[in-house]
Amino acid sequence: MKKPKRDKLAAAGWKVGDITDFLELSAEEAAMVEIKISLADSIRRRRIRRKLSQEALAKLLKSSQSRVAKMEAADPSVTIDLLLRSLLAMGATRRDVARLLSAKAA
Amino acid sequence: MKKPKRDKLAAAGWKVGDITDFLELSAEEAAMVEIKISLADSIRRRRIRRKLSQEALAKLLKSSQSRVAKMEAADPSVTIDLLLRSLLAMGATRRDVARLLSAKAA
DNA sequence: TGACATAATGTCGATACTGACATAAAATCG
DNA sequence: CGATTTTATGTCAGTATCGACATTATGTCA
Repeated sequence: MKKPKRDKLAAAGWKVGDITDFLELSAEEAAMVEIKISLADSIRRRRIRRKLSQEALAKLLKSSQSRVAKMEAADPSVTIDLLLRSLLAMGATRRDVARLLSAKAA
Repeated sequence: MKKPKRDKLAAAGWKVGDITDFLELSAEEAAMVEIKISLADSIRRRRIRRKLSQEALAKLLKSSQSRVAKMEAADPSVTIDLLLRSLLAMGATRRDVARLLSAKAA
């Protein structure tokens, strides 16, 4: 939003900062979710390729079946840190992750 | 570690599982730290390029100067989630992040 | 040099994420 | 179909991370 327009809206009583922030937050959060989904899908694909059950993978990761399920579902309670750490533990490299991110959709 | 050697060590009373796990965890954690540092550096570079103080950036991110300092220092108390979210909020794209990851060092 | 801006470090209460457990829902296979 | 395995969902106590604040260290400039 350009400054002149913003000033006008502000003068009209809009809480411009809040609105702008809201929109930016959405875009940024959307990107975060997209990234999460990409990582989550990659985990599932790698698990399937290795013919592991969620239970077996959980053991490998020293986690639990339910958390693996949530990882693969990109559940809000799962961080990107955990997804990344899991992928790396499954043998993915930095470069593999980079490829995931440059690829648009899953 | 190859299986025969592992069996020997196990027979000698080593807690092989623990050692192996420790080593694997190290490699994976090292990769995590590397990634963190790359993201942290990128944040600092972008901030400097925009001629922002940590304080100013903190305001933009709705965070605090001290946390920005910790982000740029890749402090253990900072998650990759936070670094990523911050980068995206500063206008970085998925692809930008991918490039950071495929590049070896900072 | 000293005054002032910027950055680093330590701490803390509030909140978010974790593995684990229980259980329900789906899938797989005779 | 039922039996068994696998996956999904809800919950929770323990821990990690968050923004904020206070303080210290490091510039920077006249």
